[in-house]
Order: sequence, then structure tokens, then C-alpha cells
Amino acid sequence: MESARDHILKLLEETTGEKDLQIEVPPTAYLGDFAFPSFQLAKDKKKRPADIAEELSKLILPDEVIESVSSNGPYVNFFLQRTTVMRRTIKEILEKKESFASKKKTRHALVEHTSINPNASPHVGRARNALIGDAIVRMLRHLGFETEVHYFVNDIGKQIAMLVLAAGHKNPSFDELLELYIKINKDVEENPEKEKLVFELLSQLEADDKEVLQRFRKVVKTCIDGQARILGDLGITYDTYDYESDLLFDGNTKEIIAKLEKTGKLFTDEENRQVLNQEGYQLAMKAPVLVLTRNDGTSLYPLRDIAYNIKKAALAKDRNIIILGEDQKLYQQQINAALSLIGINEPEVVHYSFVLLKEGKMSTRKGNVVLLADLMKEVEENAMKEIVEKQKAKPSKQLARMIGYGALKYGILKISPEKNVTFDTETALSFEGETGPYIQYAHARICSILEKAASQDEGDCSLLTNDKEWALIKMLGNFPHTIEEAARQMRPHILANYLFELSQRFSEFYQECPVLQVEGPLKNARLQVISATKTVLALGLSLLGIDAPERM
RNA sequence: GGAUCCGUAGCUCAGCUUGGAUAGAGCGACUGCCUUCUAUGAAGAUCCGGGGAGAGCAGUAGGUCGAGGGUUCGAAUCCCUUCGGAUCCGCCA
Repeated sequence: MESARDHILKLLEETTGEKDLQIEVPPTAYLGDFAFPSFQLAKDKKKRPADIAEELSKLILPDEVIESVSSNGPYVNFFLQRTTVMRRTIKEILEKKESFASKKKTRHALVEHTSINPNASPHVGRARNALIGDAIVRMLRHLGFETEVHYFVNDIGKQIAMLVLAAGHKNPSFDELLELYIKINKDVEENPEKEKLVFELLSQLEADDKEVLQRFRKVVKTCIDGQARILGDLGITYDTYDYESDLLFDGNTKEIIAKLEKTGKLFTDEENRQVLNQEGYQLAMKAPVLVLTRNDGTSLYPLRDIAYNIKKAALAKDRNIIILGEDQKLYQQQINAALSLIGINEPEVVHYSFVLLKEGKMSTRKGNVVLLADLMKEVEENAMKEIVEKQKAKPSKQLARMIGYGALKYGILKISPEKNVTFDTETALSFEGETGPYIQYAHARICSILEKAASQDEGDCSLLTNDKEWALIKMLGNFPHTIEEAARQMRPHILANYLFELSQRFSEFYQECPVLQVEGPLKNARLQVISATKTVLALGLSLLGIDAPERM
């Protein structure tokens, strides 16, 4: 169904003959529900903005959706026909339920996210990648994208080789890996001769030594299984794990070299390595080159990465998305430049900044990290304590997880990706203010009201005359536009912020508009309002990967 | 040294991509409401005064939008300079 927003845009475009006009929400409600600023139009037509606005306000006639149109200086202000819009919005949400604002599956997307080095238990900084990626996946799926999720496993690096060395022929558990990893890093740093052993392992691997390969595979498997279990507990899953080692002897790398050779940008350096000249791509480097092979012709990581990107580009039909830390920015530009050279579409990249600790940066190598698994445990325990204290719901591990993980996820997702986050446990554990549990709580309150209410008959929306009711329903009507924007920009925090605001609108509404204490058609109408609100809250939370408990 | 991102209330952040009406939230502070618990005062009370609590609501205080310049009828938003923080700048992956 056409939203009020689209309806106004259509009328404006018909009236002015212009396209791609923008409308906005006025700063205060008494100015209207939507507004059209006429500055741009005035510039094009060389008229005074106020004149245009006045003219338009007379040309656009009220209809079943628009109650009145007026001009205020350079703005055309639209007041909606509240009853109609409220009735339509509520009807649509109640009919479509969790498929509200969804679209038919007609498009396809590939999203690569997380892709943590398989060396240890993930820390909260890495979690940011997974959470952002997962939310984008969920939003895309809702918006009609058949979406496949990929995880790239860097299983043949020096870091893994060190871990293999440290593990020896033993079979360390996932929990032991972190300690081993820290120890071996220190060890190698202090004893340079150990480094030789590391490189020896790597060259054995590349020489296709089956026994060494097995040792690598075993450690990597322990690691990936452990990481997948933790992320799986958070509800984050992957369709495909792509192993870098599979690209090692892949003939594709040879083909890529051949293709690049034809561009004339590839040269062999004094050490007999294949190097790509990247001048002319405005890369902020002292020497814009990308080294692709060793002198023995074996591939270096960038070449394998290009091969991987080509693979993904072939799979991704409409959108090809990757989530990367800000440290990968320049490197990804290099990869993109190489891709464009051989006519491959580059992926859409979301870069996020790091999570810092009060004490400084996190480094798995040095061991100064907050492990995701530890934090998950802590928020769960914290939530359990709250539940027991409040005694409003039956305490259960499941509920404590819903609330605790909700707090954790929301705390990270509400911040725009390019912002540095200084992580502070106390804030992450808080359930007050702009937090996941606040939103979950609004949802749970609605559930218990609906449970107490007997009748669910058709209500009469013309009885909804309170401004808070209108503000709440208008907010519900903004949901489709919000997730479109969040998915288009690949910025889940837009949805997170929306849900908080929606919860606020609900609380304000409930403060002024009793539901159970009124009777008859008004009661039914209000029950429908909160029922629709519940649907949107639960749906929105689910798109962020957050559960919406019915009691808490 | 070069490049990119960030800098908005005491603290944490939206708003910036697409310039536009009085720059918005949350936390913390103060005030009130609501809900709830409670010792106690008088025989007692659904009332009054006291105390506590809160995933509830509101009001108040809190701003040179890091600084300086420019473009524009109009700048938190665009451009330049500058300061502070983060990140990166061939033989790691």
C-alpha cells in the first residue's frame, strides 16, 4: 500500500513536473506532518521560495489522505487526514504482521562478514564486524534479497603457522588456544630462531606436505568450530566458509596473473616477483604497488584475495557486500583497483572503526582483550540478577540470554560504524536509557496488556484523537522507509535509533492513554494500536538479531 | 611526512551522504508525577505527615556543533587551513 509519504511525493511531482523531490518532517508537530522545502525549486524556476510554497499549497488539494496544505514561508506544510492514515497503517501492520514492509524475493545479495583469523576466541572488537554484518543480512532478507553469507577463513598465514607450532602434535582445546597464541607470540619475539620454524611449516604446507596440512586443518577446525559456537549463541550464522588454502594451488591465480599481464601494469621486480603497478589510482602510498607472488611463483595473500573477490563477484547478482575494519581501507582500495583493471565489479564495503578499551587498544597477540565469550557470560548473569530482583517473569537461562545479549548487541549496533567506541563494561551492562532492554521492555509491556484484554474486535480509529496516539502511529508508518534507508546505506544504527524512538513514543502514549481502563470501541482501537506497535517492535528487533521476550 | 575517518551538553551519542524552520536523545544532576514497598505517629483508616525503591512519565539546568576562514539569501552539514584522537602508507595476512 502507498504510504502517506509516497502519496505526498507523488502529488508534488505531478504538480511541479519535477522528479526526485525530497520531503521532510517538520521540527515541531504543529507545523505539520510532512513538509516540502521549496528552495531548490525556487532556484531552478528563479522565483521566490515563499511564492512557490504559497502557489503549491493552493494547487495541491486535500484528499482522503491529506487534510490540509498550507504554506509557511518557504515551506509547504502537509497535515494528514489522521483517521484515514491511522486506519490504513494499523490495518496494514495487523494484516501483514512480521512480513510488514517486506518485499518479494526478486533480488540476490552476497555478504561476507566476520572473517576472523582462526587463531583464538574473538574479542568484542571483532564482534562489531559480525553484528553489523548479521544485521545487514537480516535487513536485506526482509527486503527481498536472497542472501548468502560467507566467512573467509585465513587458514594459511603466519599467525596460524605459529599456532600450529605451539600446538605441536597435541590437540589443544579451543579455550587453550588463546593462551598458546599469546605465549608463542612472545616466544617468537624473544627467540628469532623460532621464527625460522614457523616459516619452515609454511613452506612445507605450500609444498603440499599432507601431514603438515593435516596439522593446520586440525587447529583451524578447532578454532572455527569454537568461533562459530560463540557467534551461533548470538544467533549469527553463515552459509559458507571459504578457505584461503583452497585458493593456494587454484589455477585461477595463474589466470589472474595472465589477465593482469595483458594490461601492461604487471612487472617482475628485481627479486623476480610479480608486482602490480597501481599508479594512477590515487592510492595514498609512497609506492603504489601490490606484490602478488613470491620469487618462486607461489601466490601472496593479495593475489589469493583477488581470486576470492572474483569468485564472490560472480556469485553476487545484485549486491556484493563486505564488512571490514578501518585498517583495511587502503588495502581494499588496492584490491578494488586491481579488480577494476580486469573488469570485475568491486564490492560495496562497510568500514567500521575499532572498539577501544579505556586502557587503550585491544590486541589478541598481547592478550589485553575483552573476550566476547566472557562479556556474553557477564551480561547474561547481570540480566539474571535483574530478573530475579524484579520478579515479573519466571527466571530462566533463556530469558536472561535474550535480555543480556539484547543489551550487548544493541549497545554495539546503535553506534554508527565509523565511530570509535570506547568500550566500558558498565555501560554495556546497563539496561536503562537507550538500550536493548528498554525496547524489549516496551514490547513485553504490550504483550501483558494484550494478554489481559479479552476482546480484539475491530476498533474505531476515529476515536483516536490524542496527539500521542497520532505520534505513535506516524512513527509506525515510518518503519518501511527506515529499513530501506538502513539497508541501502548499510548502517544498522539507523534502525536501532528508530526502535528506541518508537519505544519512547509508545511509553508516552501509554502514559496518557489508558487501554485497559477504557471501554468499548475506544478500547478496541487502542488495543489495535498497541498490537501494531508490538509487531513493529518485535520485527525491528529481529532485524537486528535481538529477541523480543513476551515477559521480562 | 602523506592519506582517510572521527571531534556536537559534564559523560555517551543522533543529525552531516541530499545545506533550510527554535541543533535533538540517553546517562548523570535537580524538581514533580506515576507505580510499588515500608518502619512508624494517633483506636483505626482506602485519608494525612515520614522513609525507600524503580528495565515507567514529565519539567528544569546544561551548547563558541574542536578552532579559524571561505562559498551561500542561509552552514553542525559543502570547501580551505589548523588543533586533537583513531587508522593506514610493497616483501604480514
